[in-house]
Amino acid sequence: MNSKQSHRSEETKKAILSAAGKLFASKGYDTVSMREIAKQANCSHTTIYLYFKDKETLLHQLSMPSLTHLKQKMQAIVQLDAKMPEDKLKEISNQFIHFCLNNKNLYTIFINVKSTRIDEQKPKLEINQLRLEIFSIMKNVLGECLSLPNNDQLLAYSRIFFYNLYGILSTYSYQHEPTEELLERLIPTFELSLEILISGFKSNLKLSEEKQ
Amino acid sequence: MNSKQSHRSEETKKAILSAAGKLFASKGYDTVSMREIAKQANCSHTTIYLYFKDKETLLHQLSMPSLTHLKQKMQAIVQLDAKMPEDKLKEISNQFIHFCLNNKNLYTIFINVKSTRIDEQKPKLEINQLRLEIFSIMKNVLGECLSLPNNDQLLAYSRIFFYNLYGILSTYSYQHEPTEELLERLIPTFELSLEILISGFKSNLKLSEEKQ
Amino acid sequence: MNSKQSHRSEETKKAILSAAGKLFASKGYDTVSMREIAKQANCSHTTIYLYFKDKETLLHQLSMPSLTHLKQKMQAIVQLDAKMPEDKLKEISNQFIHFCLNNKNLYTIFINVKSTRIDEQKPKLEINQLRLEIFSIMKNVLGECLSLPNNDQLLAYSRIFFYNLYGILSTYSYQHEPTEELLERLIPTFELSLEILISGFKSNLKLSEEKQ
Amino acid sequence: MNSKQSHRSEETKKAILSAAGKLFASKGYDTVSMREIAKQANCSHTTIYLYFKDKETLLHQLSMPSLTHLKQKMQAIVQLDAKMPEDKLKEISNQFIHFCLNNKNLYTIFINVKSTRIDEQKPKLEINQLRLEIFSIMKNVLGECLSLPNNDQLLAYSRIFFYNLYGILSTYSYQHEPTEELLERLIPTFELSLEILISGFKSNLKLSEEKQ
DNA sequence: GATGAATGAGTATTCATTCAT
DNA sequence: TATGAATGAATACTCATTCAT
Repeated sequence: MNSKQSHRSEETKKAILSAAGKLFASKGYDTVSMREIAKQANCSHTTIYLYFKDKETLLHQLSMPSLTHLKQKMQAIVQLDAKMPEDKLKEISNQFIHFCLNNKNLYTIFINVKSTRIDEQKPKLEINQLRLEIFSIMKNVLGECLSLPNNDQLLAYSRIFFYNLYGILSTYSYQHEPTEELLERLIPTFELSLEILISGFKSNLKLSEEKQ
Repeated sequence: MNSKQSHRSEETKKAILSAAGKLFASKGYDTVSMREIAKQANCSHTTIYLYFKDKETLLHQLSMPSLTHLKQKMQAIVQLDAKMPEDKLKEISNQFIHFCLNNKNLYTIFINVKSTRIDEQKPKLEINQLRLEIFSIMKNVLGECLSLPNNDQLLAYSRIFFYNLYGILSTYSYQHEPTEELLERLIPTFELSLEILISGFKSNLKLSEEKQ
Repeated sequence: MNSKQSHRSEETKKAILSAAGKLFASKGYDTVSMREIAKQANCSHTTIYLYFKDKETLLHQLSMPSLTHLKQKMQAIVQLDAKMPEDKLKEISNQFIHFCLNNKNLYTIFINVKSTRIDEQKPKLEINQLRLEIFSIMKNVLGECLSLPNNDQLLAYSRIFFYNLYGILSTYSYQHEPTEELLERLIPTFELSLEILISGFKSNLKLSEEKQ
Repeated sequence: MNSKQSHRSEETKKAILSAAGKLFASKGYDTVSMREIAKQANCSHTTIYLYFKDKETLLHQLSMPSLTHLKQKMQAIVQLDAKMPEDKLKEISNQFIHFCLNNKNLYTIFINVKSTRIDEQKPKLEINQLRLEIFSIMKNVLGECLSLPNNDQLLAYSRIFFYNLYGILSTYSYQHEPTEELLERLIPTFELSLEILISGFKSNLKLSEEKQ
């Protein structure tokens, strides 16, 4: 008796999340309207408010699980002792790129720290927390690669590392090409960029050691 | 007489472009309304439609001259024989970053190739042309730096070079911090990233030469 | 068994009434939503419709008992033989003011005879009945004060007496000040107004007697 | 050429004001929607925003002229030297009642001091100013009637005087009876109430003088 | 060449209410 | 008896655009 209803409810919620996910991803958070989402989810736009307090809340409920998932994947890779640091770095970066291209909407959230209003910023904080953690994971692996402790230099290097990733993403995430094809096309350049950065870091490191 | 009228008309058009330019730059394309532009340009909002079919068209017509200006500046730098290639690269990159942060709206156009509807894609093509030229300038200077001819390897390197720039831009262009402050904060990391990339390119180059 | 069920049902109904009463009183009829009432009453919002056709009906069913209570209180005061008529009048007026400020919503109902749609005006009639009874009680006490029989002159006087009360209420019932504070501030003026009215009535009475 | 357009514009503005006036008066500010007003005014709801920044602004632009008019009428009456103070008081009170019953919407504004948000309270302040001036006019005339200087006692008396007026208004302003009929019915009671209040004030004044 | 008037489509959100269970 | 799911209508307000002049 109850189960039928609650099943339906869950279906609706999923439909909404999936619709919102697709739309946000393809058109961007701001451009998508609640009515549009509702139409795509085959329900009334008021129904959305039954499940999500807000457009923003909807976006965040949409983001958190997949970001968490990404983080876990990354951590798993990091913990594989058999792997070389550079391979780990390559792989987690790959995961990151994959993820972002598959979740174009989230990627924007992920990068935009912007406009954090003071009041009721709880959900934003959670996301921010995740961002920092993911950033931290990559920074640590980069540290391993370069045998660098967690200092300012490592911080500067990982920022540059991230710029590279973001640059790739922001260049390609608006393309309408199917993600998998896109990735295939991207990967060689992307791997090359990793190698170049790492050797760049290494020479810069040597240089700065010599100076001291 | 005709000339007087057409002169006035030119003036109005310029006023609109200038107003739109300022507003788009400071507040972003989406946030600015046609009425706002009209007010700033000291004309009626309907007048805008006399000169520009669309808000979008206005944006595109607006982008062209300023991108052209940027291109010219870059070319001028390139032609200074006195300068070392690496310094040229640093300076034109600096120009580019400056320009993009000062024209946040254009930056998005510049990067987004997106959503090309079939009809009336002419202006988009023009912009694309400029993009390619600017990209080409940087590629050439990078070629000079690395003593590389215009081959696939240089292409790959310059893509990576661009990713770095885009990454910086996409990370910071949504921040509401005043541009000048932002730049001051950014420049050290930015210059560091250039050095790292260049030495990265160089080692990678050596490596690939050794392989052959 | 039936009794157990109907008992529970009674309880729910009471809970709803009590919740609605509190909320209407503190926030006003329009501002309170059915869901809010349901939450406060610990039931689903649909349950409310089991007992009350309408939000409006709920309000009316809610008004009756508390108005009845007010009436009973007033009657009790009237029947205290020890008290002087003027003191009785003062006290019942006080009760009335208290009640109305504490039930801002009911106060509006109480005063508004308005918009009587033809269908289903029964509850409104009941309220009207009560209004008249309360009005009648005050009129009678006023009659005692002035030693006037129940004639047209007394009717006119009591209308004026009521205007004074309504005037106070309509002036202050929209203020957001906490009721008790408000009352404290109001009472001196209110008591003064009673004295003035009564002596006004008395002189007017003398005057009209002289004329005859 | 211009005149035809500007004529049309003025017509539209008038239509909106008139529609809003009627609707606010009959149903109350909160209950009336912008779309409703637009329909009544035979224009699109967006057109309203061409002429009035806000629903609130619309209300205020609607109120100011008629309140100002009321004030002027009152002042004119006050300045008639031939009239006895009591007659002046009677007449300006009459004007006030007339006005309020004819502008049921404004009357509510006039009485409700409520919810003055800090930001952009300019229009409210103007109204408040007028309220105080009108109140002040009546207070002064009352002072003349009672030969009282402008002291606390006069203040208390005029408050009571106002309660009486408000009481009448709040009792009858929701009735759907046509205003003129209503007034005819009301006037005798209203005049009686004035007489009673004045003689009440006088005896109370004597009483308080004796005490000293 | 230029503009004021006007509008339809759109925004997020809230609410009282109904329906199926 | 009771309830979760669902919805249509409504809210104030904004915007790019068009039409008549």
